[in-house]
Amino acid sequence: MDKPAVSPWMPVIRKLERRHPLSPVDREALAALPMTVREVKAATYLVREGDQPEHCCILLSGYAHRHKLTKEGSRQIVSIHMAGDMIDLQQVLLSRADHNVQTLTRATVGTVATDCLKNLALARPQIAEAFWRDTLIDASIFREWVLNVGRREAPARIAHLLCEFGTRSEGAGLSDCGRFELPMTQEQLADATGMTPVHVNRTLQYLGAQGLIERKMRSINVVDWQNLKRVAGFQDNYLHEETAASQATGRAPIAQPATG
Amino acid sequence: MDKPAVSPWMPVIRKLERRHPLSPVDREALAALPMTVREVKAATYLVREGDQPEHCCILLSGYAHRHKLTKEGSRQIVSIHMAGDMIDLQQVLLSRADHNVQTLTRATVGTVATDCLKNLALARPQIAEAFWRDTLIDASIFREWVLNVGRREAPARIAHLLCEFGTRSEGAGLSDCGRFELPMTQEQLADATGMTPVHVNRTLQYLGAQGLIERKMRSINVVDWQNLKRVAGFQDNYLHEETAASQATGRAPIAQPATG
DNA sequence: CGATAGATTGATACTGCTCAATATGGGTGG
DNA sequence: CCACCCATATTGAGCAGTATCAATCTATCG
Repeated sequence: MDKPAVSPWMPVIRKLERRHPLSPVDREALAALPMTVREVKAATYLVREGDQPEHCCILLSGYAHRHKLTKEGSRQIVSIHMAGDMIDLQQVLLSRADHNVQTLTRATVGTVATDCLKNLALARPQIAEAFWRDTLIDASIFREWVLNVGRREAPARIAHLLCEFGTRSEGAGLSDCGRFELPMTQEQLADATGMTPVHVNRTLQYLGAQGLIERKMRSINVVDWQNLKRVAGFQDNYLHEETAASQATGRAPIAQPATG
Repeated sequence: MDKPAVSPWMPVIRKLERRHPLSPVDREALAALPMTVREVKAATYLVREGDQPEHCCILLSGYAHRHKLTKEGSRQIVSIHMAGDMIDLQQVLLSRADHNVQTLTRATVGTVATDCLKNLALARPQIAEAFWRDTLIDASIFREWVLNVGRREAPARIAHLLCEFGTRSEGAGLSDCGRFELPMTQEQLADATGMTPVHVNRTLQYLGAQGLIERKMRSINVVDWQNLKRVAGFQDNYLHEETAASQATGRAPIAQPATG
């Protein structure tokens, strides 16, 4: 029983519990799963399209992005991940990866056998529920991205990305009083917003000129959250951060026996 | 025990089982859930953003689309649904809807209390797994839509939408030997592809001129699947229709006891 | 102090948008 | 059965937002 003082599972458990509390038993069952931890460089592939991995990656520190490629080779980043994200939960039930995941920064990555996760989910309904909820929220974020890329103009797209990243960093306890560093090059921003790098550059300058953000080197600082959100048309409901909180405050999504 | 000869749950069960077989017990447990069935007109809202519904809609016949709106009022359709789709599975765990669902055609809609579904999932791991898998595949489709809208040009976007719809219709047993009617106006196509209706019109004409599709009235006929797929850059892996089949043929996503 | 990835700038081209008019077709009431 | 109506589809002309291409500049690192 060589259990380390601080389980590497902590960021994951914290994230799952932000949405819905786990029982101590479930928490321990999760933390007891064997996990291999390793450090990887920036730009390391964690998943490749077509893979049939028997292990599931978990991001313990650092950042990563998930992307797909067209046949012509254009890249579209479809999500950004940070500490605590179970990048690969879908490998538990879908055998073949339909996308790539690559680190944005140096990162600490945990690896768990998909079997272990699946068996745990089968054995513990609350864990299964937590995993399912996690997937549902990911799906909600993808929907918002479809909207972002499909129906917003360049400044709003970039602004929205910044708002989402900022909000999620905050939620994950990774931001320093609203201040955060976006670990993405302009080319990556372009791939995340369906733009070109050149246009990203000009759009960032525009947002700067509007007094919404400040940039020095490769770090972006949000100066005026209020107006950045306005420009982005950002509403955080789709992140579903409220779920746990609303239950705690009795905001009553409590179901009634309303069936016939 | 007044069980109807053909349960309204059939299309749902068929869809879930396309991905992974259910045990007879699970099948019956699902079919035993109380469901209210009703007919609705085209353009009926089944879910509205901000709703906290205690019931979950299931599409038993007809078509529907899921969409989001920007603050300025632009619409982005993020998915299309057909018979057998559990439109609202996310309401089981996420209290507040972050999008709208509206019928495209007249439709038959089943309604089930979210509680019933949740309790069933808690009680029956295989059902929970089936629901989770359904959500994972939906998420995969959303990712593909981000790519479609973000990184493909107009003809490819439309072509891709047609390919996806055709493939899914086929899978759901709704298409008549490759022939199908797409129940969408050009305006709706525009909202699904991040384009304008005018440009959709021109793009459809272009695809027609290329000999890929034929149109009469409001129905589209794919003439040349091969080349339509090529233009679309369509690869069906993201639909994960293979999962059940690959397991049946022993394509071995069978996990080994590879943990330490 | 080069080497190199990334950022920035300018000039130009083009895809797709806007606006506005016209056509079509299917349904409806008289 | 016809005239009308409405939503939808189609067309044209001009414009706008982004893309493309090609330099140049700037950090950062060995």
